[in-house]
Amino acid sequence: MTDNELLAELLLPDIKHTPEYFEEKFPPRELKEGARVTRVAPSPTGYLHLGTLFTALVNRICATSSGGVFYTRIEDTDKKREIKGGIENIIDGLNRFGIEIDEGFISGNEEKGNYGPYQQSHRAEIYKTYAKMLIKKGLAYPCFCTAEELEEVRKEQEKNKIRTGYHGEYAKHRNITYSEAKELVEKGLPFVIRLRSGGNEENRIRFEDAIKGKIEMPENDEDFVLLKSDGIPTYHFAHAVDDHLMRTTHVLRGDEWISSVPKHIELFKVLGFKPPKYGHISPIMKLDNGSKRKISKRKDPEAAVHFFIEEGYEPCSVIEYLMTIAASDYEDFRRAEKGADYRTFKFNLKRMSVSGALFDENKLNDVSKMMIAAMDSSAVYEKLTAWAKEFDKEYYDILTASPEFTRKMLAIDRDGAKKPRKDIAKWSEVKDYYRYFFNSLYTPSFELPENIEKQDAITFLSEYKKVYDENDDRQAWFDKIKLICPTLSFAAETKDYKANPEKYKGSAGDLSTLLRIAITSRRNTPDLCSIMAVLGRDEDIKRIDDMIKYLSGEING
RNA sequence: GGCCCGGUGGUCAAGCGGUUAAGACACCGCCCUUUCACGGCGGUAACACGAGUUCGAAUCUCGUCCGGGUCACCA
Repeated sequence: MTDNELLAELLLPDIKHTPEYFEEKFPPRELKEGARVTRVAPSPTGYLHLGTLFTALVNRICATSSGGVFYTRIEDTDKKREIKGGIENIIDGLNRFGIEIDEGFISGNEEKGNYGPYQQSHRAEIYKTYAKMLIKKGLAYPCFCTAEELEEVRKEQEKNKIRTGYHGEYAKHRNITYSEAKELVEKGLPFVIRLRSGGNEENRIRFEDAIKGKIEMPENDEDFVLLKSDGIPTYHFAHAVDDHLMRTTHVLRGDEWISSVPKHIELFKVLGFKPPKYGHISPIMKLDNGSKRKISKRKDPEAAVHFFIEEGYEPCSVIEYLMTIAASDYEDFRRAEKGADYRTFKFNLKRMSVSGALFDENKLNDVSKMMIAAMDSSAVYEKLTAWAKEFDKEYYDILTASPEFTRKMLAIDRDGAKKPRKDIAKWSEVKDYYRYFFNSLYTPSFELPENIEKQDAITFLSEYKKVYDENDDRQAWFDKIKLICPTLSFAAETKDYKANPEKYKGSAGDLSTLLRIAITSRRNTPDLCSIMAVLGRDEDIKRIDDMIKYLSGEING
């Protein structure tokens, strides 16, 4: 045995397999030409982050539009940061947003597919097998430095303005001999396995990023860690081994990884793997004190995708919005194919933004209103009540106390409307928006339009009350308002008013506003005639009376 | 600080050497209208700056400035 072989046995004595074993166990996938294999590889350190959802979506659509495979892999190599239920949080989140998972973790405790396990903590043997191979070949070695030692070296380097890191002459153990290592191991000293880098900082490496285009960087020359002292791989090593063995074709990940590409390229080379195509996704940003920054878990509630659920955004709205950020030609697709499933969109990585987009709530709202406007009242009823059940129990009880009433309310300007209202962006705003439908939520607050005097208002309301008929259709309903106009010097026809504004106090529109205020305390609502029909005669009359009383009281009191 | 990447209206974003510099959101106005909406039409508003190259630059080159990312036994 050579010294390297002895070293490998010394360091990883329990590893019996060779890389060939795994190569055979996980053969190349049989997919049609051009099919892409992508993945999202979250670490279970918390809730599902907006950025993770975005990355998953991009990987998903990229696989879908090429007829490929999208899988999930759990990167739980940092047990310190791991949280209980972390896997569920993320996978359930993806499921909730309709991201279909072909392979890997499909729920918190279920995985499927032939390339598993899909959880790094369960792949220790695989990583060690490859690490052992590297050691045998002299491409990796043990390092016994303590955190303190490394810290000292780093300080020294900083002081001398030398590039920090474990490289060149600073790679203390790079030339360790078998006997030296044996002695330290036998003393029980913990060690990590480092790559013996063959790179040179003076050399440049070039690669074509599928999103960002040509990139050039100095070659890696750092003897970075492959296996941590607990035997668990670092991200870099796990990435190379896993993405090769799982036969990933495209690694689309956050662009914070771009600076590690030289490391990854070197790893694939020494391991004898064909590197995947890389695509680095720009982060979603947020405006903070006038400057852009990556949306952050700690500071921004909207970083957690759960925030959107709580707010009552439909998952499909969030996805739709994310798609507009993901592909600059997505909105063209949407205009051309109004009702089409976003999955049929022909996604092209080249159409992704190279710099990070600011999260735009206005745009999300707009997209969301469009999605909800496309639903019929029963869909809206289902989704609204499901949301309320989870996040606003009081409202849920109100909504479901009389489902028929609620459905009628939601059907206004929606069912059968050629152009449904685009007024609801998220479920949490419905309660206030439709407050006047429920007496338990509604407190009238009357405010007269500027151009209507109190006495006129009282006269109008009183007159209207006399002629109001709950069975009137829209035409008849409005005619009655118009009929009262002349007696108050209001124009029945908008055209007349516009032609001679000085002749009138206002138009039928203004009196309609007054009626609207009497009924709803708002100046804009869906079709008033329908609202009054849903509320019913008794309630309508009562509300009109209330306003009359209120106005009289003001005059007399 | 080193290394990467990027700067087109308030936001997203087309553009690839010759354009009146698209479009979407937001904002404003008008029109339509039987109220409120929807919709239609229109408007305000941009090539970070400075040098080059060129007949011609938002597009190519260099520099400056600004922004972002990254420099762990974290991912």
